[in-house]
Amino acid sequence: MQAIGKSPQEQPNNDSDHCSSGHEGSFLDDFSDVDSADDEVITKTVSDEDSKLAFLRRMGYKEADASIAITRCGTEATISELADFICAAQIAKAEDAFFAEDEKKPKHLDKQKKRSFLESEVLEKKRQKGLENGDDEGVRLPNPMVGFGVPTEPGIVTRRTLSEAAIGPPFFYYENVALAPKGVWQTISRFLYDVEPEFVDSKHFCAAARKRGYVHNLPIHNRFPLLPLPPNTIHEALPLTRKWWPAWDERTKLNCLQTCIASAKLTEKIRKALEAYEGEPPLHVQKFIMDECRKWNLVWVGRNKVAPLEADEVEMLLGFPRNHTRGGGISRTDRYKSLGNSFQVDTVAYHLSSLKDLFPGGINVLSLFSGIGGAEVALHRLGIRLKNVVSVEISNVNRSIMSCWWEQTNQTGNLIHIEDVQHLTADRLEQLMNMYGSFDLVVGGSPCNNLAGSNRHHRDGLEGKESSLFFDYCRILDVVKNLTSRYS
DNA sequence: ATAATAATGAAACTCGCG
DNA sequence: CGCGAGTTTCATTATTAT
Repeated sequence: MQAIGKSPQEQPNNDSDHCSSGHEGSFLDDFSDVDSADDEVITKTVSDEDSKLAFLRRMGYKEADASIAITRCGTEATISELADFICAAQIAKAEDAFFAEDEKKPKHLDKQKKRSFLESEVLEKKRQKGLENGDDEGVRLPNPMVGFGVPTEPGIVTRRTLSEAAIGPPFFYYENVALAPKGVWQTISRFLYDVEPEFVDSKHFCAAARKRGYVHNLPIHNRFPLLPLPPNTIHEALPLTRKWWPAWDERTKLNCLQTCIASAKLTEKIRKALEAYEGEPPLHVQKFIMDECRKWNLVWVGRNKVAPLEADEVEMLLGFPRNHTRGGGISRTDRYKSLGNSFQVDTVAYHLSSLKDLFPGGINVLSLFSGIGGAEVALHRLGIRLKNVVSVEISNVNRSIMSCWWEQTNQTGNLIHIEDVQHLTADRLEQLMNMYGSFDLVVGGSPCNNLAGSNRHHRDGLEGKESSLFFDYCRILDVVKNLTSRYS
């Protein structure tokens, strides 16, 4: 409860108004010497500034505090930097109050002191940001990316100490892309009780890569994989491609399965390029083709013929049952999209497997950003009974996919749909918990739209339009945690 | 209207070398 | 250690087809 406890909602209470009114002038005065004062930059970032302001407001900060932070840190500052600044300002405020009562300093000296304190805070942040390949505090990706262990290498780490605030109930499991912009995982970790993320590449579970970070408070000893083990190489997963696979294509694993597939134009271009030669093409042609094959996950389906994966194949590689996303009115395009946004079931199941012994009678699940139900499928395949599942998912085709699966697997529990996480208020949560009992697991991966490397247009980090829903995950988890501790 | 198609780089990582 | 080359990435938007 550290991170959240320190956070917005409860924080500004103590000393918010003398923060805003009293010293506003001095903050504004200081602005002149902050960084660049380019006219262009300022006009260009006005809307950006507005959105950040709105965002900080949504996080629960007072408008005045948020406004000061933006003015002081500059419009280039990230949300997390701004949040840090507000915290620092409040600490400084408290210290000021302390000193003011303790010793009787002249007022201007007080100001001076605070200014330098805040200055150093800002400089510290800038310094951390400036350090490219970070050092001490930076979250580093493990190499190989196997987290606390994978089935082939179990028990890399068997013990870890969680902060008091992180320990359940409920258990929680949060997921997002590992290769997010810098600073994102620090923020995610800080908001989730400072739990160290477990970074895992699903290529250690199946035939396709999927680099993801998982923040959870689950036990990490005695995990076990789903059986049967899924195909581990491209050849095992797609045996028909072997016949056409050229020796100079040395791939054994596919790259990350995404939401879009290659164009027909590209596969035709590759075919034409190959048909110009008998036998092996020259190296520069091989290079071109391999680059495209890796970029678009193309596989060999005939002589000189490559093709993108079929949706069925993506489904299988991600560990979903056959036809899980097929039919029911979903378009082919949307099917790729839903699959591309989903969990790799075997990976997630391995992490969740430690729950099986703990809940022999089944569990209640709060599933946020459920998508096509990767978490539910994983739990089901682990043989963990789903008693009550409250599933929050904005897309109606995804909700319908989940409903169909629920029916087809003859679930004995209840499935409750909610459309929007933003409508899942504390009152509604209390109501649900009174009706169905407390939640044993809060699971979900919030939108990666604004974090993912493939996004050319709006890769603007956690404060992005969709990715900021991460903070709703935090909010909801916090409410569930508080309600749970109250009733047990 | 809805669905399919195609065009659109950059940030941040890894690795090897001097 | 720093540097540069090489590699990977849960996508958005505009346009065309159905």
